[in-house]
Amino acid sequence: MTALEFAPAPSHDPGETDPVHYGSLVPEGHTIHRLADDLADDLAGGAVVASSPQGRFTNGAARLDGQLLDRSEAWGKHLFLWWSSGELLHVHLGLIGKFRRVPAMESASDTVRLRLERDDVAWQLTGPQTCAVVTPPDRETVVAALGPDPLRRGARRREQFATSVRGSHRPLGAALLDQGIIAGIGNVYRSELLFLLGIHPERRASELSADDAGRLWDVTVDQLRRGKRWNRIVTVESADVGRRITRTLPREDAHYVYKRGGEPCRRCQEPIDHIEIAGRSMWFCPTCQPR
DNA sequence: TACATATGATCAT
DNA sequence: TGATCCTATGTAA
Repeated sequence: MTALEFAPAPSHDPGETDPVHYGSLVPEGHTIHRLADDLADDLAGGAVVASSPQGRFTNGAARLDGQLLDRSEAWGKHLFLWWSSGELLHVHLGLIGKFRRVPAMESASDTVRLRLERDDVAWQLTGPQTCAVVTPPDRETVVAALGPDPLRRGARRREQFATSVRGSHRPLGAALLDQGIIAGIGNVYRSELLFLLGIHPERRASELSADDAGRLWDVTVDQLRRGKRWNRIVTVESADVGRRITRTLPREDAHYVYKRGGEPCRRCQEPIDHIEIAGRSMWFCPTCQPR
């Protein structure tokens, strides 16, 4: 078993396990929320040994070394770890960052920016876009720039999202990637969500009815919760893939449209179409998502 | 060995 | 819009 395949913490993994996916995913919001829970489970309650095998975070690691982890929090794609010193660790994984759980026995490669160890478990951070020791006001600044996070509690988030997205004149495909409108959506979910809603990605966000915006929020909450629970993105329903959905569903069967250009729509058999929006690829069904 | 690619975001032009 | 940062993987040469 390699580091990549180290099994997830059982408390958040009630069903079947698919260890291969654990820690191997490029993150959207669901990954970060899952990570926040798993880190707290493993690291809270005792002194944490922090180091920077790569050497690019030596000073930061020294400030965390020996501290207790008070709590762990996700805000969109941002991760904040609160330490007993009152300082915070701010992590953003970006495109290629990974935070992997490995047995403490396992030594770190020289690409590991930060290693957090307690008892027999270590968490190793590689390739992050952001890894910094910050203060609560710094966190406030980051959070203030974010729209509502579908995985966080709070009154009026649904309405806040509806108002905010309907105030945008950009294509919906672009608005969904805007972390200031909704925090945590990435390139997979933006295609999948619009398929689930039957909305063409080029439709202007401002043309969305209040009801549709509310529905979009509800579906997003539902999907991200599922993503967090399974620690992977699976948007399809059993009826549309002709088999029971389990944690071990092959990746190519897990989505309706993402990266399925030219393949038949799982609902109407028409070929899935491809388009570039906000500089990145999107996929959609021209029949199920009329313009 | 080399290159392309990736579920992100920022900064320069 | 394009260049850039960071890492790991799969495919091509």
